Amino acid sequence: MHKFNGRQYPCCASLTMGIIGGKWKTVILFYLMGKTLRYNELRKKMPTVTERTLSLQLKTLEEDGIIKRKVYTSKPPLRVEYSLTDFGNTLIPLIQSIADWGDYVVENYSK
Amino acid sequence: MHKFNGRQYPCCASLTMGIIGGKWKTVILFYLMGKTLRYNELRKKMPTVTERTLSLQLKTLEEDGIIKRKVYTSKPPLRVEYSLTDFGNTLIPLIQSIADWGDYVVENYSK
DNA sequence: CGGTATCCTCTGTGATACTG
DNA sequence: CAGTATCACAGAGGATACCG
Repeated sequence: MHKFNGRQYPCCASLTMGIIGGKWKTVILFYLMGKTLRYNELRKKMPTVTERTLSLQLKTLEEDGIIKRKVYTSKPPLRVEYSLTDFGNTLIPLIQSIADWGDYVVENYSK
Repeated sequence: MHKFNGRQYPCCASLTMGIIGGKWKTVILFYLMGKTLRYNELRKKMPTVTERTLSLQLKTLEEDGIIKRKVYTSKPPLRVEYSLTDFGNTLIPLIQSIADWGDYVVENYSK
């Protein structure tokens, strides 16, 4: 039994899925790999997610220390940038593998 | 937009998660890597999942062509063995990466 | 621009009992 | 042994409107 951020997981694989699982988190991380994006830029890349859900997922990822949120208030309009933390960067090879396997399926098994 | 088994995904990463996502699928696949296990052997390795859920998840994985189900009816008691298909075997490096990252988190960030 | 508030639906999962 | 049937529920996610 493993613990992370107060949650318990029966297996190392389920811990990973508890952090990056769900319908949207890997997609967010996929777009944030090696990049910094504003809220609206993320929205444009993920047109089928609702604002509410995107917002909630970003918050969860931030709470888990995977991404960081930087607010620029110097002058309006408001500007918020999201990027991976050092901890989040350790996920890059994994996210890449997830995306690669998806591509592989699309090319060879899509129907 | 990508398709697999009649389902649609907006991103290659979400396609992967659509197939192996959820609370239990990666755990099942983790235990089936390179092995063949009977239903009850899986249950013993995953004591916190209910029979119903395990059964449903196995069925979904079978429908997606990730695992195969082999029934031995020769003589009672009934014997059902689960193992990865060739397609499922292409997931092994990914499942291993997922488990490895989970281990890494447990060792370095567990709290 | 970058969200929240409110309300709602639906899927995944659980508990328990039962079966070929 | 290897499930299925039935019931129940929480929480993930969606729709829409509104806000600082």
